[in-house]
Amino acid sequence: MPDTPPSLDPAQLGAYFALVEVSSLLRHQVEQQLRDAGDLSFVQFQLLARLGDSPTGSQRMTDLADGVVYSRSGLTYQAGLLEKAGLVTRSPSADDERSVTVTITDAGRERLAKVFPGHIEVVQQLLFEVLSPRDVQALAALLTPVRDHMRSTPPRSAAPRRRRR
Amino acid sequence: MPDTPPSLDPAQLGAYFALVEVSSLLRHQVEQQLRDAGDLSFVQFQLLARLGDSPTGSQRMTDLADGVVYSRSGLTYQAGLLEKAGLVTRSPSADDERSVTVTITDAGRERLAKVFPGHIEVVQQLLFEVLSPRDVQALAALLTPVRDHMRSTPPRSAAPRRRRR
DNA sequence: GCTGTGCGCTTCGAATTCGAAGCACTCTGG
DNA sequence: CCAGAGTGCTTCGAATTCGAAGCGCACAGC
Repeated sequence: MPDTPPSLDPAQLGAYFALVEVSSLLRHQVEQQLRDAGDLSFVQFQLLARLGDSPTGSQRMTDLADGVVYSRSGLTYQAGLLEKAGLVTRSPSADDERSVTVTITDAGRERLAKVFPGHIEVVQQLLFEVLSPRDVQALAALLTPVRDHMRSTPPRSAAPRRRRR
Repeated sequence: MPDTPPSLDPAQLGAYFALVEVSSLLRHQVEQQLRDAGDLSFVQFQLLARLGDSPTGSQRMTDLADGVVYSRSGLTYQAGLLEKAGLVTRSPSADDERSVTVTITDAGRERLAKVFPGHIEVVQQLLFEVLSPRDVQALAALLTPVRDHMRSTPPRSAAPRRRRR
């Protein structure tokens, strides 16, 4: 007899679709705002934000790529753009000669500061306008374990490298 | 005195970041599965799913674009691909000569049926593995109003057309 | 120390994406 | 009925995205 076809009940479907829709709509609006306010794409913003959050202001390429869920080649491209714009610096890592350390510059922090208020405002209006503080707590409490679960399974955004012949 | 700088408390920030991360990770995995199982991109899957859900199996281009939060030109491209693959049909609308009606074909429904179980499985494992039925209810209850709120503000995914000179 | 495997990043080519502009049709007001 | 404005879609060009392949360093094991 066949496996039970994996299936989602209506509530699950509803939650799933709502999640997809909400994140698409949110991302779309946020893209707009970042573009207008500071000529940044969402990925670029995420990269700067992560670097700005980091105690050292630096991260390895790979860790950035995994952090924002981006392909490595895509990250190379974006890092190049950010570097050309002077928002970021790339330098070979001290300990591992293969690896590249990306560091946010003062200009990068300024840009971040410039777009941040508007960014927050958009998120505030779209997402938190209709959520009470308790709702927010609940949402975070629901999504955080999910994120951890998703992060735990395949740590790398890239598939395990195919075995060489 | 200056406006209160719009700001998010830590709980809000946490919820926001978790949402972004969860949807990125989920989408990434789902893309993989759809590609492997049925050679569909996520957008294409969404389009077929929406058409399949529709009572008539048809939708206008614009409504599809808004539904999946996609640019109109992007939708034209994707509709072209789906049509070339025989999963979808495009025809001028009866009532409005400008508009194009997209209809899912039997092959489209088959493709949908082919990838769906695996799709569900991925979502199940990544998203619902760690959520109790009550959690799912709560998540849907939180996100649905948010979606409605986001949908209500700017109905169109495209910015209002710039005034013609 | 040497060799083979694996990792970190970049380069390359192909596919996708978007906004601006263009075309055709619809609708409103005079 | 006609002009003007708006809507629906496509075309066009430029920018982004990804995976596959390539390069060099790191780190076993012998």
